[in-house]
Amino acid sequence: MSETPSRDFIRQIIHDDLESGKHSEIVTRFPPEPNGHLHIGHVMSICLNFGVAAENGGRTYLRLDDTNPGKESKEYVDAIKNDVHWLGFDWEDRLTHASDYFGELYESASRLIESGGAYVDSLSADEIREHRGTLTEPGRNSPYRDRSVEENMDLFRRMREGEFGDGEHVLRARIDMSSPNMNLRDPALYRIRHIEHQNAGDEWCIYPMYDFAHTMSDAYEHITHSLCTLEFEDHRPLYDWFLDQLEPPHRPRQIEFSRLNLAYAVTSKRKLNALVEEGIVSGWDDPRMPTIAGMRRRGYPVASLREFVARAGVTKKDKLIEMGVMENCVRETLGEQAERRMGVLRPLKVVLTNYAQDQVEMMEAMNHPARPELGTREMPFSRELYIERDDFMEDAPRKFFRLKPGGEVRLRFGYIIRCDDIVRNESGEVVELHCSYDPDTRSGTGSSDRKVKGTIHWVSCEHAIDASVRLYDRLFTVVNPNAESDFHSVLNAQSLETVEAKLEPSLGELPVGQAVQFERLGYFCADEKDDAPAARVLNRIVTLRDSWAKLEKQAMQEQG
RNA sequence: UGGGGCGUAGCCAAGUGGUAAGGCAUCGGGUUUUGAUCCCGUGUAUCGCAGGUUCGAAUCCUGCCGCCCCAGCCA
Repeated sequence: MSETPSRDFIRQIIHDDLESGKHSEIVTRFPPEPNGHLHIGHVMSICLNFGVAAENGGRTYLRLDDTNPGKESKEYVDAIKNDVHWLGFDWEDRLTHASDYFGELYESASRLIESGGAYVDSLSADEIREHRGTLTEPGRNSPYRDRSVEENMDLFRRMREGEFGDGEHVLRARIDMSSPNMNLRDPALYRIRHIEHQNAGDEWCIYPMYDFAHTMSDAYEHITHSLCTLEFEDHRPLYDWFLDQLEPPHRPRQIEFSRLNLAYAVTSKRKLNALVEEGIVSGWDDPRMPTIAGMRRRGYPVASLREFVARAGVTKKDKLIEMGVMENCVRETLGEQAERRMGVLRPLKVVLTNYAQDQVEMMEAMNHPARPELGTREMPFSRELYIERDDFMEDAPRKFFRLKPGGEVRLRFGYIIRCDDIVRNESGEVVELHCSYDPDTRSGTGSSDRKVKGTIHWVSCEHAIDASVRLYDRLFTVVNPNAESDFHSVLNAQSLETVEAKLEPSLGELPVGQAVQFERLGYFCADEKDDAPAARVLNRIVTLRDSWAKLEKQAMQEQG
């Protein structure tokens, strides 16, 4: 009866550590650098770090890894806090910065110097690179590698005092220039940067490097499990080296897992930034962006994002997850939550020739077919309506059970109508349909149980409200744009289409932040930036599954 | 051609010597006033390949192949 849920390897390690008594409390951290916006890959890390701690009654720090001033800024810090919060995670009083520990870090570095574990190098950056060797050749020791402890201490102190210019000296760990692991070839620990820091101000002109700052910050915060992505795997020997040398009272353990890649999307900071800078998208929060801000603005519910990363799993295998998995997660949560409405994206006018000129009937429509407690609303029905252009086809195949010449279709929550005439413009395009309705088929009256195969959505012309609706598609045309040398060649030119839609009147009050389903079309929400009461702007979050579109596509392919 | 990591169905993923879970997708079928939802059913997976150990291997051993990461005073 007690089926043991299969745990991912990290949760298994944590479970074992708790059971063996190695740890009595789990402490994790999510450590983004505030130099860019968070994206879907970070969602994975956030859910893992906060999730694993919460599941075990532990704690999680939100730590801004701000050791490289000049690249980092307060705006990013604020955006990151906002994003993590939106995802539903609470760091309580555990918002920290690597820069909060600059003092401790300086002390730790000094101790390292005293014990001979670090030295001040005065080679230039280029010279250091030359000395580093290559993947297959060992590096060479710097001529400054054997300075005395006293000299190193003096130099390091003076570096801090601001006596030297940027790049004049650097503090390096003294490990092994011939190590096959490049990270162990005397990595830099501190560099001189006469630049203001977004959090520490102008207190410092030397700043610690990632490996040192990150390891020690983990130790200072008593992090038990330091979870990071695979590319840091060969940094772990260095991580452990710092801990061995400095022997902090709490010893964290670094564990690596694979990043989550989303098909048809890029997540590298450089590429995301280029999309914004080059104006290919409207900003970091463009609804096509895989950033948290973008997905939020697009209308993806938090629950769907969490479900998505849960489905992706935690392993060490590189993964490229299909866009469909994300979309299905969104459909699942919205399908249950979102109220139903009607909207016509590409309107085609229909005149009901046998319907009284100024008659208006109020049709009762369910807000959710599976949740009657969500109630109903009324939709005005009149002689002139809009239907979806796609719901009419002149030369329809037999499988097309929507409106066709002489054919019948049910108007959802309305009447059954028959298409009698087609009105065309000078160039022959269909601009209007003349139809007749069957008065005995009013929805819900039960006066006629006549059935027709198709049901389509509609909106009353006179009562409809106008809206610009943005239809989004993937930003790239290839499944893994990350692998492309130049992503510009694989951009999807059709990733955004804006249509002027006609919506049922109740949509005039749709609040920003609330998603609705347009029946038969998909899920939509008001755009948090561009929507205005007088000029509604909606985003299509995701389409509904569309088996007709699939059939059409197959038919097209069969025809060649 | 140095080091580290990874290879189970289209995409994820369990499995840790006893004869391949599950999810998503796919493909059938049923219900349906959303071609949605829902419900049923559906997979010859050479467990990267080749050897070996064993009564028995996805699991252990050896060799090979493929993919990813590392030569920032970035993180």
